[in-house]
Amino acid sequence: MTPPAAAAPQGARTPAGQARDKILATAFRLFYAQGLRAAGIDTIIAESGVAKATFYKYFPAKDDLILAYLEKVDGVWTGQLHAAAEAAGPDAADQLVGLFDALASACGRDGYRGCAFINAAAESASGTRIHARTVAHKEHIRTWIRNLAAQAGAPDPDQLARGLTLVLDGGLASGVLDADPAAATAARHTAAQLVSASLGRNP
Amino acid sequence: MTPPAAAAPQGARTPAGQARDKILATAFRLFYAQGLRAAGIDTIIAESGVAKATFYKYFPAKDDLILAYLEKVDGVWTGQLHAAAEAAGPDAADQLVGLFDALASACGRDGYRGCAFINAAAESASGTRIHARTVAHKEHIRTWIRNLAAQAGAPDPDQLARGLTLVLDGGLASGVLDADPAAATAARHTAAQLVSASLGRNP
DNA sequence: AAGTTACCAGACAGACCTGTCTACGGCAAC
DNA sequence: GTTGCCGTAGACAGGTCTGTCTGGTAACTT
Repeated sequence: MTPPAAAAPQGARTPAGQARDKILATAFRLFYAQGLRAAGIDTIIAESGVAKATFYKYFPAKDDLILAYLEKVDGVWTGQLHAAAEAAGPDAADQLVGLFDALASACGRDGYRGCAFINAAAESASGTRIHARTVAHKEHIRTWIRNLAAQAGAPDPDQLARGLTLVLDGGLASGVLDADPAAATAARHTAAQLVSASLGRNP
Repeated sequence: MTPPAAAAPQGARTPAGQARDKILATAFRLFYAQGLRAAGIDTIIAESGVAKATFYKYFPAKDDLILAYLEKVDGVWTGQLHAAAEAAGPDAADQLVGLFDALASACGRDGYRGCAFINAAAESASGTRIHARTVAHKEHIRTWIRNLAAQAGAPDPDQLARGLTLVLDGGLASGVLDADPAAATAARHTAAQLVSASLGRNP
């Protein structure tokens, strides 16, 4: 019955070093969709089409995989945020509002389930590496927004940045409940109000 | 060594019907501190000082306990929100800002770990009862805020309510990262800005 | 006094989860 | 060709989790 070769070779299949990428891609999908604890190692291994030993070679413990996942999410989300800001034009004030388009885009994507970092923090005890990585991520974002606010000439860039990150996090947090596009629209609108109020230009 | 009586009687100890309260109180503490999945039934039972059969009599499944926990959280948090709003005086506009004092209080409490509902939603798949309960909670809050906004004479109460809930959720979501009092202060300040801008009174 | 109710104590089953270990197949460099 | 390296396949151990079941005790009710 089973053909001895051709259909399913036994030995090495993935071109070396590529197994890690497959694992990480699967983990990205499953961790985000189901949560950190709900997605089991066995499932990730099975869906990656990878051997268990290979998995543990690249990621000695589940936490290592989670950290790699968060690193990847950081890169993706930060990139989308920067792209949305730059798409709004050269003016820093416009960029502060335009970055909220990334929220709307994310909200519209299939399988959207809010902020991976907030979700991760909800599942991890404070003091763990996972928790610390999340805090670092949020600080990076806020620092970036504060710089933009300073460029825009806000009298209190820190205050404006705090307000905007609050709105952004609120939009992301509500995303875990329902991917309501109205929330993203409202977030952009609210951000515009805050920027205007802060810069003294009343619309 | 062990005294046969007095210190640790064998049979019924809790005055009937009170076991449920003890279980729920323990669950409240553990679920919030550790998360829904991290807190195991066995631990909750052990820390409640209750028999396993008693537990399963009141809560046939873990989900039932989680739902009861969320119900309790809803009552507590809604109460704190209302109290903070009313403490701000009779004016609806003042109440819209004053309710954010509940956030500051929560933030200052020991063991604060953000919004129990957002954390719960992060751990539960969409479509589950837990997820639905969370969505319902957030809708209740927003409806209440919208009514306040309407009372305050906002031209677009829905928009203002969305903006304020965004800020509130942002403050709560960031609470799972670090209980930074500055976030709560900033949330109140931002809320005041939004209310002022919405009501046309520019400060 | 007898029965019912509400509780405690803990063994047990079955599933799942993480991480280790053995055994084997192809590929490239030496 | 032989020697490592990188990969597959899957058994296995040890732990934890949820949920069930048996047996026994105190108090309240009738």
